[in-house]
Amino acid sequence: MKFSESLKKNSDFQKVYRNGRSFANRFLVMYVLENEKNCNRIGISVSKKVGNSVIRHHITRLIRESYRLQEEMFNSGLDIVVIARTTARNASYQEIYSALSHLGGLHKIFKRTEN
RNA sequence: GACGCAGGACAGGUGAUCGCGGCUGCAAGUGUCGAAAGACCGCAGGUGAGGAAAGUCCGGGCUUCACAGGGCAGGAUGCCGGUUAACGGCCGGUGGAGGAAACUCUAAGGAAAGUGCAACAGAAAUAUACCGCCAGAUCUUUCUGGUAAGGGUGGAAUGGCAGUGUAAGAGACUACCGCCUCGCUGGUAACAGGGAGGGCACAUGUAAACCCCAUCUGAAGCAAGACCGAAUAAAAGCGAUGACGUGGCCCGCCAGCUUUAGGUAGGUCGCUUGAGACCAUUGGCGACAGUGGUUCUAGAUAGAUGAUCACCCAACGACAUAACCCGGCUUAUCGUUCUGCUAAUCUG
RNA sequence: GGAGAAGUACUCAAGUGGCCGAAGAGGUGCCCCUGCUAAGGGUAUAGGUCGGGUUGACCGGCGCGAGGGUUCAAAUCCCUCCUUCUCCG
Repeated sequence: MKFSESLKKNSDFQKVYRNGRSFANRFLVMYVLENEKNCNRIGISVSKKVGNSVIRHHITRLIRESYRLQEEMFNSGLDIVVIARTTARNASYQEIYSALSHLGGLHKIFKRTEN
């Protein structure tokens, strides 16, 4: 991805959970925290309760693809953690895509489209 | 033909756009990091999950640790023979159970080496007479003795059944069956067939109770392990270096420099050419083994296969994502398709 | 990825082949105590589900995570699955 790298360390995740703001909808939960960097860092977390390995990987790919296509709309300098809820098991790509953009709107982290 | 039985193959395909992990090559900079080597960014090509990758139930390779040799304990396996690197797997056979058959299932050694346990019921559970039957005695309704044919209890009660016999009975005796012992024949063997004898003793069941017998077995696991190695803390050394104790020196101490061990963060290796795959052929009923040829086919490290559109098809596909690697087993699974076999029932 | 442990009524749980018809505690219902509650005391209860039944009792079958097996008999012994939890950098 052009402007982003992935969030890897467990301590980074804990920092975002403790200090970040969160919004949720039917399929996803999103935590956001500002970092003092030029790029965004995104972490995707899918619990074992959601399903087996195939389902979890598939959900991860859907979220990453949705983020990739909307990447240029996001502000930079953010640590984002996206958590899939149990209801996301049977969700299609379109549902995930709209859920992600809905949460981005709630966080008000989209760039002004007028510019 | 339906139904049934056994064995095997496939696991959506094609095209377009965007995107991801290794690998190979190119490009060469006005880009970023770096002293440099180089790394990142860029372009192109090629490549990229399964039949179970799953469960982790067995076995092996590999690695580290332990170890003079041997045994005990513990664990595993358990009809016989073969196969294999090895196995609890597989193949072929034997016995037993099921089915009309094709065929399927089978932890299937020893209970006459010893110990334990067998609730309740029942007179009695491994040793015994409750009722009954019979004989004798007798105070005439009790006692003594014999008896496992009958009743009742129980999962299990003196081998079964028919006869002889007897007071009543009893392998007490006889035939058949079962059991045990010893030869014979066939078979590598499990075992099968048939013969002679015993005369039922040990008396039932349980070894997925302890145990006996035979065979095997050191422990842990790639988060194993090997190498490199910041930072911090530690030790040793250095003296025309600096500050302080001090006005000066020895010395001390702090800083500085060098070295050492340690092995954390992190990195590299282990890591994919292997008991490999495919084809042909030879031996074998088969599992499998031999020979020859061809071929190289993921290697990530928060962890790569997805999204959209169009077409095909009855079907948006079912179950499911390698993590050191192999051989099995078990479990999950929408369907499509091929080969062989059976003949109870139904249809033609 | 690897190594282990556990599963019993609503909850916590005892039960290591047969008196299990599954102990005990909490919980629940009723009564006493109190002006009313809490606490305390007493007492009762289905202890799940299916079938039968005189619809109060009561009787029978299946039930200890699920399914098989061994045994006369299984919560207990053996095998295969499922779920939950713990440890290893």
